[in-house]
Amino acid sequence: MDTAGRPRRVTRRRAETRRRLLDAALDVFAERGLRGASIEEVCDRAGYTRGAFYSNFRTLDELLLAVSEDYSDQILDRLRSALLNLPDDLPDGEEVLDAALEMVLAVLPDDRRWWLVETELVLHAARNPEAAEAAERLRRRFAAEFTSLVTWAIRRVGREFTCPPEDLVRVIHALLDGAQAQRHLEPDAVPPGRLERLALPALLRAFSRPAGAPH
Amino acid sequence: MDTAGRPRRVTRRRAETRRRLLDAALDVFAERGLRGASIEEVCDRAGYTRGAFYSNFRTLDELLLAVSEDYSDQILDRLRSALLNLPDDLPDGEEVLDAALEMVLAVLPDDRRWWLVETELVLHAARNPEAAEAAERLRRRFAAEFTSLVTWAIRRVGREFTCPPEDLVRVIHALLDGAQAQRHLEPDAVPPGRLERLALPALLRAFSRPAGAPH
DNA sequence: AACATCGGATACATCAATGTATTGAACGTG
DNA sequence: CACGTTCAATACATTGATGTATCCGATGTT
Repeated sequence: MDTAGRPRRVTRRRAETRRRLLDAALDVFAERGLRGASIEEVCDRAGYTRGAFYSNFRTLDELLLAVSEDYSDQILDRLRSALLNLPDDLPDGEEVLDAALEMVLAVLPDDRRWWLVETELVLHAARNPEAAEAAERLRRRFAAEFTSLVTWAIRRVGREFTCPPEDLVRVIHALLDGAQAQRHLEPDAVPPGRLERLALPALLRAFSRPAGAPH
Repeated sequence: MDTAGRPRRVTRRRAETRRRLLDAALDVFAERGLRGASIEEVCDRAGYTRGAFYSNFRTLDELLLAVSEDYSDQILDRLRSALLNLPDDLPDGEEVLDAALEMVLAVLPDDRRWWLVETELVLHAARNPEAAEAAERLRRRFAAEFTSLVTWAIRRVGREFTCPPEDLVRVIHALLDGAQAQRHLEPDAVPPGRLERLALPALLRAFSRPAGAPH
C-alpha cells in the first residue's frame, strides 16, 4: 500500500517477504529487464502471489530501486572491509600499488545478474526523472564512500594524489564499468580482471606518486 | 513479412518507409527502451500504422538491431574520415598524441539517444542468445575497424605499440563506454571529453612509444 | 494506358498483465 | 489464550498491445 506513508513497523513476516521478493527480483530483472518483467513472475519465484507484492511495493520501478540499494550496500561492505583490512606486510615501493589493486579486484563482485540490473537501473534513471533522483542519491552515496576508501588506501600505501581524488575515482569507475560490460559480453575474450590489470596500474601511477616525492 | 526470405527487391517507397521507421525507432527506443516501446508508437511517430511495420520487420527486436547497425555504420564513417584525414602539419613529439586525440573526440557522437539505444542493445544481447549472435557480429565489425584505424593512426603519428593493439583498443573502448555513461548521467559534473582527456593521454603514453625508441 | 504486384491501412480476435476490492489466515500482544 | 491487527491470497474488471487476415490505393512495368 504505502511505501512513503507512515513509518510502518516491520514485522518479522514482512521482512522475510520483502527479502524473498528482493532476491527473486534480482533474478527476474536480470533475465527479463525492468519492462520485460511481470509482477507475477517475481511473486511466483519468491513463492507468493501478487498480493504480497502490492502489500510491499507500489510499482516494479520501486522494486528495482530497492533491489539496487540492497545490492549496492552489500558491495560497499565488502569493499570497505577489504580496503580497511589491508595486511600489514605490504610490499615496498611501487609493487604496493599492485598488491592493493589485487585485493580490490578480488572483492569486486563478478555477478552477471548485478551487472544486468545495475545497467537496467542506469537506463531507467536516464529516462525517468523520478527514478533519476533516487538513483542519483544512490550513486552519490556510493561514489562518496568509494572516494573516501580510495583516498584512505592511497595514503595507507604511502602515496599521494597528483589530481583531485574525485577525478581519479571517476576514471577508475568509468574503466571498471566498461571492463565489466566487455567481460560479460565476451567472457572468453576478456577474463575477469584482464582490462583492469592492464589499465589501472598505469592510471594509478599517472595520478598518484610516492608521498613527499618532488613534483 | 519476410526479412530472411527472398532477397526482395527494394522499391523507392519501401526504402523511404524503412528509413522513417528507423529514425522514429531511435527516438522511441531511447525514450522507452526495447520492451517499453510499442510497435504502434514507433509507427505513429513515423507517420504510419502498424501495417507498415509488419511489412518491413518481424519484431521490435529485429528493428532494434537494424537501428543499431544503421547508426553504428554512421559512426564508423565519421571516425574513418577523421583519422584518415589527419592534417599534415601535426605538432612534433608528444603533443602529436594530444592533437590526434582531439580530432577523435571531436568526431565521436555525443548523442544521448544513441547511448541509450546502444546500451539497450547490449542488455538485450546479454539476455537473448539470438540477439547475442547478431550483436556480436556488429560488435566485431566495429572493433575490427576501430582497431585498424587506431593502429593506422598510431603509426601515422610516429609511434608504435608496447602491447597488442587489441588490448589497447579494448581499454580505450572500456573507458569511452564508462565515460559516456557518466557524462549522460551527470551532465553537469562530467562535461563531454572530460574523463577522456584525463585518462587517454596517460593510457596512450603507457601503451605506445615513439617509433624506434629504445625499450 | 492497362495491368499486376507491392505496400501499407483497417478490422478483428486474443492475450497477458495490471490494480483494486475483498476475504480469511497468520501473527504477536496484552 | 483470545483478540485485534497485519499481511498475503483471491476474484474481478479493465486495458493496452499483439499478430493475422483482408482490402484498397500506390507504384512501376510492358
